[in-house]
Amino acid sequence: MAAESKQAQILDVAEAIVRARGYNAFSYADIAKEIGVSKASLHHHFPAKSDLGLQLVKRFKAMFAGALEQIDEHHTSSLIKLREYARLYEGSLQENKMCLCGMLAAEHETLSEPMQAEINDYFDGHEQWVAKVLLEGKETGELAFSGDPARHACLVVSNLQGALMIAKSKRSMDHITMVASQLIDNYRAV
Amino acid sequence: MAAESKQAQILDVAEAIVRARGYNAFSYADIAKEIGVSKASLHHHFPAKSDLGLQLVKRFKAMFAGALEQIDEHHTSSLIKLREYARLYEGSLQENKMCLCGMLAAEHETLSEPMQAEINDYFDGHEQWVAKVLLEGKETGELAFSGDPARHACLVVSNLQGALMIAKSKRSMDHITMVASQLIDNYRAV
DNA sequence: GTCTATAGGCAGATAGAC
DNA sequence: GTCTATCTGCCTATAGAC
Repeated sequence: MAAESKQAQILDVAEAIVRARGYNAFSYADIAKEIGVSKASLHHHFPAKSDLGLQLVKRFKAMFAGALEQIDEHHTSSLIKLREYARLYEGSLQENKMCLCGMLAAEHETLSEPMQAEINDYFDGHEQWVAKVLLEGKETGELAFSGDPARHACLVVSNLQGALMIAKSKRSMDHITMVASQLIDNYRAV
Repeated sequence: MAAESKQAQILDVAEAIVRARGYNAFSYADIAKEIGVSKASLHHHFPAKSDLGLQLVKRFKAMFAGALEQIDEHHTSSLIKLREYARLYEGSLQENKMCLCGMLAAEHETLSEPMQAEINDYFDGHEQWVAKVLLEGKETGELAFSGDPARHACLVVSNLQGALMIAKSKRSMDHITMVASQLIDNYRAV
């Protein structure tokens, strides 16, 4: 396994804390303690907390974009693509973590302008990807729904984010699994 | 108009801040400044921040329970009940505010155990109410869906909470309106 | 119930040695 | 790149006078 850069290591720890507790409930001291380094050292890599936060979102966006590409490469069925998409959220809850951007969306007003912009862009990207999958599925007859795919895409993304948030509160895998399967069932052509 | 008690006044201001910025991004100083009173005075009414937080959730739950009762009293149509329910979320966004418990759900891990319990109870109550409406609607033939009403109720609540969160980030009334109307359309019998 | 004053701690951030 | 030491400011909370 390749040695991980210090920057990546810091981002890993920070991401885990933010996804569990939120941006406003973590400090450099938390990261320093976790990876055994001084707070000052962290400031060398990320001068301000907002710098760290911005890199956190950018990395998460890139990671998720990669995951969506993987889905596109490995599957042709629109129904399975949707299921794989939902599975990403279920995987998140298995670690008892929110989606990074879902968590940050709640705290949106308290974040720097660049972070706010990246978060909004993240959701736009998701909605576009889901809209594309829905449209494909409708054209092949695999999926069935009435109305604009873009509208339904917003619904799908909102639904999974909300379900993840509530499921995490309840610490209930059942909740997210149930909502995700019911949601996708609604789009399956009979 | 009846004079409002100091306690209620404090809760009003606190609720507004939490719904906008989150529990971990507000302080007694914020409230003190807003209503022109000292921090120490606030501690007289609510000794600890967690006391204030708990009262905040309890009051919000009661308020929402009242709103659901109002819907039950004034409407018989299940479809309209669902629409009125969704309208509560749209009203929230008009003030650019999250649902209090939606916001706190994101920060769930950082909260006191009593607050956590109240929040989970809040969501259970919503899901039960929506499940009841869905079941009624199915029996009268006004609503149509396949599967367990309780499952769909979880989906509806998750969907609206997630949509509210994302719409608030985007500052887009369109987003919540679109998702809410599409969601309810999915349950309307043709 | 309200205030001033203050405790004690932690936050984000910087200086400067190694 | 890492450290220790430190700054400044805000946090929650309390003591005690009025």
